[in-house]
Amino acid sequence: METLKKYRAAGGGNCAVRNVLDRLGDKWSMLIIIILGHEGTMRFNQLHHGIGDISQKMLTVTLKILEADGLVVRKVYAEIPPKVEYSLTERGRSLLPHLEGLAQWAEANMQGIYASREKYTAGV
Amino acid sequence: METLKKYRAAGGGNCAVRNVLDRLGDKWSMLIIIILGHEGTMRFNQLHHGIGDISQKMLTVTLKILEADGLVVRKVYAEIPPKVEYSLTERGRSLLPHLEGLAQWAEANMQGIYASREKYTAGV
DNA sequence: AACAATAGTTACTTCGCCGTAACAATCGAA
DNA sequence: TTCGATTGTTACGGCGAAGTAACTATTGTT
Repeated sequence: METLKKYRAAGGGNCAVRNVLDRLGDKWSMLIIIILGHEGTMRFNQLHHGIGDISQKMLTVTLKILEADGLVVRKVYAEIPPKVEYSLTERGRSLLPHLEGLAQWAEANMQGIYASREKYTAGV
Repeated sequence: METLKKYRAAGGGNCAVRNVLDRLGDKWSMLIIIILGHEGTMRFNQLHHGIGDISQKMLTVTLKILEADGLVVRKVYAEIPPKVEYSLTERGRSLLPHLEGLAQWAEANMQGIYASREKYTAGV
């Protein structure tokens, strides 16, 4: 009961770990962190057009959250037209290997998972 | 542009990796996998009462999804009252270290993240 | 004078995750 | 015969995440 105890001691639903992980569970955070981790520094429209299927609104919202959590730095250049560059902070870079580990696991296992899903729905 | 190319080549929003990871991003999957990973085998009510703040419905739904993805095995005993045991599959166990890595990262960084959030909201 | 480029913001709407509460099935026990 | 134990299922509804489209701001360009 070690894990359960820890979880309940941490306040169950108010568990701080979950509070942190919940943010990463949204639709775009992980992808943006991984991309920024690989590309280094990117401008807003570079991310926007690069990802392609993210809306302008969700990109700003997600970047704002990542910035608030100290995972991404936003560097504004006082130019017209505007120029803003995004990159990972040290904290963001420390998260990167974990997300890549997850992504690699998903890539390695998605075949089997798809097979399981089909088998499961077929059996029901 | 390596990551972006891969992402777009994989179909952007239909990216298989994301399809797999989206499931883990829900409210309960990660927690259940981690708990099952530590406890080994648990019955339905053991999980239910243990977690405490999960509804009966969400526990069944989440377990069903994890079972469909081949991450959890469900073992039914032909008894009255019913007895069902849940445990991780080999695939589920292979995911465990990645989730624990994430959880440990979150635990190690939540202080700093909270500080960043406060600083950020104060600055706006 | 209108337009292009960049980086957003805002209002409106839709979608689906999740919670709540009641119900289902089955047998033994009081 | 009603209750309790265990593992669910179902109907209903709220709320927040996310999409769409229009609008803003600023300056140089045509």
